[in-house]
Amino acid sequence: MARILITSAIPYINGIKHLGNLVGSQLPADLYARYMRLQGNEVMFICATDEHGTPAELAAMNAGIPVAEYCAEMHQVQKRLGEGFRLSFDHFGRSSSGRNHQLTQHFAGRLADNGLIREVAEKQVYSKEDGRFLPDRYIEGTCPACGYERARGDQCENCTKQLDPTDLIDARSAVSGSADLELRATKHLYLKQSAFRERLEDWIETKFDWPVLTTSIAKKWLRDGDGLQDRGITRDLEWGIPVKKGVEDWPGMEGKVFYVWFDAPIEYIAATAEWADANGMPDSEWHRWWRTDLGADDVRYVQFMGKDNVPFHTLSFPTTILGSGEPWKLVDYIKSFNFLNYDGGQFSTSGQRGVFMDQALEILPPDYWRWWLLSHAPENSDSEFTWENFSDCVNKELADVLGNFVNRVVKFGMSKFGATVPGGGEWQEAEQFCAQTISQLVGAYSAHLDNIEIRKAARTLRAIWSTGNEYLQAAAPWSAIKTDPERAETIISFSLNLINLYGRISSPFIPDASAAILASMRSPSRAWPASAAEEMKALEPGHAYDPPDVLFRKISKEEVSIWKNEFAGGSKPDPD
RNA sequence: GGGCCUGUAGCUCAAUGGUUAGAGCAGAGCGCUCAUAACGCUUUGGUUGGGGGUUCGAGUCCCUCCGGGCCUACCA
Repeated sequence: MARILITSAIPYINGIKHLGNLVGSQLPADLYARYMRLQGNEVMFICATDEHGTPAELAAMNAGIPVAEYCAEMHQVQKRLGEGFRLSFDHFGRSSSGRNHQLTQHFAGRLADNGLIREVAEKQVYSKEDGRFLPDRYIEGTCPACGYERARGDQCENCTKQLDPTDLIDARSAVSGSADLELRATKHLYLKQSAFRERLEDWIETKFDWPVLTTSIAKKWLRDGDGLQDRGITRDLEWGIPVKKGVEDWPGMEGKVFYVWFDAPIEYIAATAEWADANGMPDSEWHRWWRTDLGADDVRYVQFMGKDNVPFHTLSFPTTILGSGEPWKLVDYIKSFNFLNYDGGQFSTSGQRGVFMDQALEILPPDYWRWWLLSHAPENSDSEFTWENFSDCVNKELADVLGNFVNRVVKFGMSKFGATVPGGGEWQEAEQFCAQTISQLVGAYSAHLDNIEIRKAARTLRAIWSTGNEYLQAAAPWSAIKTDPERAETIISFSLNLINLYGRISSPFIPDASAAILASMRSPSRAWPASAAEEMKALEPGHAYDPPDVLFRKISKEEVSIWKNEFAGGSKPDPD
């Protein structure tokens, strides 16, 4: 038994996430957590909401409520949606928690003590009407290169030219539209990532088994131009973690908060502490996951995230961890994902284009989405959601291959032998062959899951389901029952055990259907099968079961056409 | 501009430099009748984006061109 620490990139508090966000971190992390638990490992699966930063403040302002209140509400919404998708977090924390305040300030203090923080005086755009400093992309104006009138302060979307906010003609606040802007002096703390360039590079170089996506992004940042740059870790905002050196004030930094990307990864640790607090446990319980001097030396730590988060997890956060000089657990494996597109374009939050987590659950149960999203996880390149592909996969793979197999076996068994597993005789060639095939496939499935090769695992699981139909067709109990009832008993007994096995191994992908199968089979165990062949005899003759309802309904062509239209969204471009 | 990823059957995707490039879906044919008209078997379908090169051998490595995507450090 191993100990596995799993974190999913923490979703930003600003609004409900779309299916692309879901499949980029939380869902695959859940798949892995569920599998590792089934294997009998001790798992700590952590996620949280990422609550700080300018967009949160603006969203609260638009909603007309205080930002703390806004975040508390949205946290509850995201938590409920996570539960709706059966994300099995051990704790779903908040980056605004007291624990994270404490830890973030602690890390900053340690980094300062170790000479890894420097102060930088700079000038930034301040909007008098908004009463706030504006990040570059929140300043709009006319592009000096192409004349596009809605260019942003960091880049012109029209001609892709990199810009500085001062380059813009007729610059104005993207928040209020006010042109009353000025360059105002301010001071910020920078994390000296550059001091860790070599050490990080040596570390990344040893990770030959990480996805190319992860290492290539990290190397690009390490080697591009003058190499890894120092990064500002404070902001002039109201909402956030006040800048402190441990528990001490930080002279000159009054009124400032830490940058969201400094405190967000620390929340992985803080959320584990929140978990201990919520369960009335002492600190030693979360220390044993995070402190290698306090029991975490045998922990394997795996992170899941979209590609946009890779630099922070391969460079900034490791600098924070290593720079602290304390024995915190460093990540062992980073699984990163490309993006999911929607029907020929991008998902768009502002344009409401695509399917969002709340909408998805309103129209279909979570297993349907989990199955499609995971079996199409954008592991090697961006992938694309289309309603046709989605409904084809659900109808064929879930309803026909798996659902119908369960249904045909149970209906036949019920009508001939009642709601108990029949006896029958010895296995014949068909059973031997099927058991052997299943055994091989389960081995391959397990190996894919160990390696976090999600699409391959899904494909293999599908083959395992399909093997049941092949077996049943060859064994043909509906013929045997007429001449050799005992033979029919053997076949149904074997098939019911196959169903039971499916319930056991499918749960990482489709937890609800798996639970329904296991409940109806009154399955004696939920653990991962030690031997697939032995497993085929787990339900003994005379074992009673309850016929399950139809596991998956089909999606009609009419629904596809309705939904396709409903979720097409407007034409508004997405600033995200 | 720079970097990385990507382009394989109508669609979604596989193929440590090594037989004749494979699966699933869709299409076609046959079979079966237990089942959500479900299942099984067989089968059609390819100049691996174009061109050049290295090699005994290239989907795979190199160069170049074309298309798609992401990142490019003050969104997160």
